[in-house]
Amino acid sequence: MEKVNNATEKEALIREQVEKIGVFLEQQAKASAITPLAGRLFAFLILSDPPYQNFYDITEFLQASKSSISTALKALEQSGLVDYFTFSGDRKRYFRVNTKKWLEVEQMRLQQATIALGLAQDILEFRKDSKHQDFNEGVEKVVEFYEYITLGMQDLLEKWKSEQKSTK
Amino acid sequence: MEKVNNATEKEALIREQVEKIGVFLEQQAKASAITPLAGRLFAFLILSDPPYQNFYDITEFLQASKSSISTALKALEQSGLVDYFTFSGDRKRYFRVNTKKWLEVEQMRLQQATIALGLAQDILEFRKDSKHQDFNEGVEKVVEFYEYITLGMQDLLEKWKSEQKSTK
DNA sequence: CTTTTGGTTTTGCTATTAACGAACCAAACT
DNA sequence: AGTTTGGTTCGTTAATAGCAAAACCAAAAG
Repeated sequence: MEKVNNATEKEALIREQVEKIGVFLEQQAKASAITPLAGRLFAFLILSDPPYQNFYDITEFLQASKSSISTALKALEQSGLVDYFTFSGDRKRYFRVNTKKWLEVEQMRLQQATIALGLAQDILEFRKDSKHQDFNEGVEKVVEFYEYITLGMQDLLEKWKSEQKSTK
Repeated sequence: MEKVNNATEKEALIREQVEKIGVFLEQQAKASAITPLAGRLFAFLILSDPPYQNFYDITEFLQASKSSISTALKALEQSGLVDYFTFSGDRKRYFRVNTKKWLEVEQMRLQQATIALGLAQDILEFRKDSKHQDFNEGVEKVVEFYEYITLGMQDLLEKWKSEQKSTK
């Protein structure tokens, strides 16, 4: 009776963790949620000369509908990767890649490892009473690796930032 | 006439680059191609005690069909994250997370930045004759960032590896 | 005030994907 | 040989994603 309660309790705990880790892996896969068209749009803007293009030029180059371009632009604008400006006396918007935000977005992505570290630590904690310590050692190596990487990465990012400030 | 040829030639070049970068961003989004079920399967195996489970137990816990589990297992096996073994005198396979491969896969993922660096360098090279040097400077910052990070990362990885050897 | 321009929003279609059920198969047991 | 066990493979189906057509809208131009 006691045993059964413990077992179902344990299972509920596992289900909770499974959900959490499962969602993380699922998200990780989709990550930036960039569609094929948005990808090509970004590529077009980053390569084009001048590095800003209006709505019509974009539809022409990518041979896509207005609605699709509008949607793709909206997505890229929301992520900050793309913004626009206008010339006075010209109603058209000119869209361009915001290279500063691009940099920020990339920096953010590198922080992803921190989340993975947290999960790995949770896993190890979860397994601590298991008698399969050989397996746990494997998990521990992963935790150590993430620790090493996140710390090193944090360090790299800070150094780079301060380097930028001093040479500005 | 000359001008027209140059223009169309340039456009073809852009199309080529757009395709390349577009595909990269698209891939990056999908990355590991892990399905929701595969994610939960991995999570279950990494949390379960003992850290190996047979086919039936997996279907029971995840409440999924045999075919779905079989497919998810195949995907995880192909990536190397999961493998199996048998006990002699027991026909069932016991599936488990291969923590060593997990580590390797994570290390590989960190190398992704190298590809991005290559692309960013190509972009800068592609833009070198543009008169919009202010924009190009923004791209250059991104290139420098990737350079800094890939080098630092390479360094981190090597240090970690040699550290592992010495403490083994 | 009506028309045009430069987009956006809504709605619907199509292709892809995730998961399933059923049939199937090889190995082991009877 | 026939049956059971432990899966795999092959269509199908349901959900989702990506794109487009059409209707819409605000601001500027006529």
